[in-house]
Amino acid sequence: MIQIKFPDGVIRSYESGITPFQIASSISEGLARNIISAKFNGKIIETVSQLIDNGDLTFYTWNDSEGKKAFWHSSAHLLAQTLKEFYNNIKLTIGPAINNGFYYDVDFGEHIMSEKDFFKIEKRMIEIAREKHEFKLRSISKKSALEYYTDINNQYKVELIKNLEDGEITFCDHDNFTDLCKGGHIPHTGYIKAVKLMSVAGAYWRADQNNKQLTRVYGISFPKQKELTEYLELIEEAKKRDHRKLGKELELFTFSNKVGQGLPLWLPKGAELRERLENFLKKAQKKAGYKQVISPHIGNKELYMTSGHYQKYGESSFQPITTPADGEEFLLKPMNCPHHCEMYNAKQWSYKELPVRYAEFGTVYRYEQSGELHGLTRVRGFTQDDAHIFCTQDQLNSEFKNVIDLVLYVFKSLGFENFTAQVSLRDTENKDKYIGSDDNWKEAENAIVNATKEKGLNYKIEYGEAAFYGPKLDFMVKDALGREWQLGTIQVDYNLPERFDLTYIDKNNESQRPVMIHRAPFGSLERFIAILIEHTGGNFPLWLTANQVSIIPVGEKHKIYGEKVLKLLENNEIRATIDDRSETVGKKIRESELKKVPFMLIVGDEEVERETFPIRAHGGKDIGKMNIDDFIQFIKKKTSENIKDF
RNA sequence: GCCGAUGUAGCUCAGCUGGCUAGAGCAGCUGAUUUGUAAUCAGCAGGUCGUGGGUUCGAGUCCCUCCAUCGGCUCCA
Repeated sequence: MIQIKFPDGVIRSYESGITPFQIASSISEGLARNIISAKFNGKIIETVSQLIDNGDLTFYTWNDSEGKKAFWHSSAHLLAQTLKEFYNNIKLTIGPAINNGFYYDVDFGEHIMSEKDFFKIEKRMIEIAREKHEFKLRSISKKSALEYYTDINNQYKVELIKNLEDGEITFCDHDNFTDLCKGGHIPHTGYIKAVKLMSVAGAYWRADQNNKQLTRVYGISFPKQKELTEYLELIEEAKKRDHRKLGKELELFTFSNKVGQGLPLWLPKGAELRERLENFLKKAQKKAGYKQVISPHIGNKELYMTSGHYQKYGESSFQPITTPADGEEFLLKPMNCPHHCEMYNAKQWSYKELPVRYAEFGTVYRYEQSGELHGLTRVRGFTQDDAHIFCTQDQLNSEFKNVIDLVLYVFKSLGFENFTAQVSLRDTENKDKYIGSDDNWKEAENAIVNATKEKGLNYKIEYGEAAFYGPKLDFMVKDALGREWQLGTIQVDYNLPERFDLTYIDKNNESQRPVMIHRAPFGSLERFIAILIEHTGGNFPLWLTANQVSIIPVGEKHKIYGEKVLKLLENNEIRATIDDRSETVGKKIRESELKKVPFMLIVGDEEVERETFPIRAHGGKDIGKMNIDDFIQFIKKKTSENIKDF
């Protein structure tokens, strides 16, 4: 007999060799029907794995993320089987579950996989699924596993197996299909009731650009057709919040092929919104002791040789601008730090003056690969809300924590509650990708981890995500479709101070090296606004929105009175417009709704006479009647409500 | 940069297997209407069908080049 402990603390005894599925059946039929995966002593196992030791057992259903993972991973097996059936000579590589579904990376050889093939594959997958083939895991020796894949000429699986320990290798069989797999499947294919292949993409073997590019087929599957339909509807809804679509509709920004790809053009409404965001941050930064500085858009190549940026990015950047005489070379500014270092170097500093905090909304230009450009989130010309803090080693921890506070203030003010704090450290296996000594790196990484811990942030560590000159604390936020983007960033840097020979005089009259913090709470205005658009669906907070109030005169004769109201609002710094076109009230309301104007103020006979107005909020909510003074106070209150001082 | 898809009017789209002067709705302009909480009516105008080349008697439609966009990969100072 073995003792099995369940998550609720209950311990029961079972015959050795019993499977999770049998245990579930013994508890209730419903549970048995629903469990699709299980965890035993911290390890994901099959629902049909035999348990021979005592231990903790957790069941997973479709409602658990682990359950979905098993479901989607199993679906990847089904996809691979089906692909193999249609295209016999393909070579399978890996097929994991992802956040939303699964993919399989395949070397298709001569065949060009395209979305046109999806329908028949989906159809066949469902056919096979209905046959309820069990997923059966079996151990295999390394030697046999290698032989199996050498025989079918699959060098990818051979490479994978070579890196595995003998004795820990398993194959998974279902129907007539076998795959190298470490396990984690649903009981049988019959659970998969709906499948949708989403896209094909190129993906490099082992994520290395120097390797062969495989074809990645993305798909998603569900235990009910209805859930697939709902999922697809959800995606359609999310697409309505796409910042590229809303940016056009709300006339915030545009792009032009003539200007160049990845070079956003900010239209008046977007530019004004951006200015409000800048002022918001400037105000907070002023309180936090930052000084605004301004630097030019180009810099001598020497500057970036000194910083090391040229050596790292020179070849893959916009190429130098040369002068007519003298053969001087200038680069479009790709970052602001070297300029700020030179500003720091413009005078001698005493330890009493530190920390020095130089802030600049600095526009920079980076030659991003064409395939990487994406709306406003990845562009070639953008403005960082950049600042560099030069401080003593002793001040580093508190300065870093102050910056975390500032970032959290910005995020909170704009409603970004769901972010991930990511500590981006160096890839210790490829140290040559970075500049600076090991000691400096250790110190910088410790500083970040400590400050982050002390602030109580829930963080995850990513190796290999550091900047080449130092580690970072990145604030990641998801867009409408769930893709993660780095917004705020804080970086500790011991390297640029050395390269630029930055110094201050300490209290013993000795020259010391300051530490540098790079930081940008928004990251870039472009990306931040893009994500803000997707989060709000274009319904910006009142203090940010382009047009706060739309005055709608019912008829011609109410126009003059409407204009009077407009003036009053404008005098109170409320952004309002009057729609005095000879259109119906219904049409004007509709258009105000589409432009996402927060409040509409209707002016007709009754209003002119009584001087009170019915207020319609965006979405049709009736706020009630107010006179103009009350309305002004109402707007002011609403405006200040969602933006507190730092 | 790489893989796949897409590109017709300002916007959203139709245009079947190549065949008369390329269509619609919205937006725009002109006129009428002066309107009470999500689209008033009529008329007009608007497109070298992303670009360049090719096949053909004939190309929006087929083929190639390039450009851009979308979904990914890689990259992201």
